[in-house]
Amino acid sequence: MGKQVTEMLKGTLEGIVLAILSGRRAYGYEITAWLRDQGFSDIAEGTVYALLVRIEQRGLVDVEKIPSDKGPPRKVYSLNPAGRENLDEFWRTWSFLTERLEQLREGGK
Amino acid sequence: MGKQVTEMLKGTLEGIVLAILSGRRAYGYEITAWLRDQGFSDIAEGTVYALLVRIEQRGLVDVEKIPSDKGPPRKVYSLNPAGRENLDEFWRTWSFLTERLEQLREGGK
DNA sequence: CCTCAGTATTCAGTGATACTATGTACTAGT
DNA sequence: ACTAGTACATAGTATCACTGAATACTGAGG
Repeated sequence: MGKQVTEMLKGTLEGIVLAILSGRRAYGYEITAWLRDQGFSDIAEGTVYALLVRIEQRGLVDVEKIPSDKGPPRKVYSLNPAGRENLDEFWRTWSFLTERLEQLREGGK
Repeated sequence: MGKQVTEMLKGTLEGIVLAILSGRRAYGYEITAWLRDQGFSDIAEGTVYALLVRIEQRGLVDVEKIPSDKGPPRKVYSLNPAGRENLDEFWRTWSFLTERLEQLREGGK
């Protein structure tokens, strides 16, 4: 990807991960793979793990350690009520931004 | 606003300013005022000026110093071809992000 | 004349976030 | 034993927006 995406992801990636977790529980490796699949071609694994640690410490997710038949145990994350509220707030902020930018895009033509 | 917007603005604010400048030339104070008008309630002045210095150094804008009848001279910025190309690239990146997020929003309901 | 409000720019220091690069650990297949 | 794939963790770096303050110019009111 480019440096531009990198900067634009700041603040957004957290929302993306929360949104993923709102649909189903998931673990880090899985989330990283999914993101790559979606075209976020070079999101570093470290980035996702660091982010997961952050949102866990802020109490937005519940964690369960589940043994895997392939490699070390997985840390499975699921969104809790606090996380759900945070996600709602994220969507509100996102909507605000998109509206402003859509206006700008129209006007700039 | 909140900390959430602050982080989400990273990488986006630059595009916003470029988009503004694609419509008309403008100077820092004016841009800040416009942003506040649009609901970016507490964007710090320092932020905009720092951003303008950055995009000037990267050669995306042309600058002209114009005396003001009210206060010190204004630095009026206008988008040059390199800036216009950068703006196009910004819109492409932005579209990519919005598409992914729109999908997630649908799926998460 | 002097101070204050409004206009306009600049800069040093801080905090949050994503990236790079590397290391650890577990399992299965050769 | 070695390798590849799975899975997690972390130290160090860069970028970007914010805070807070300083500087500079003009016109109005006391």
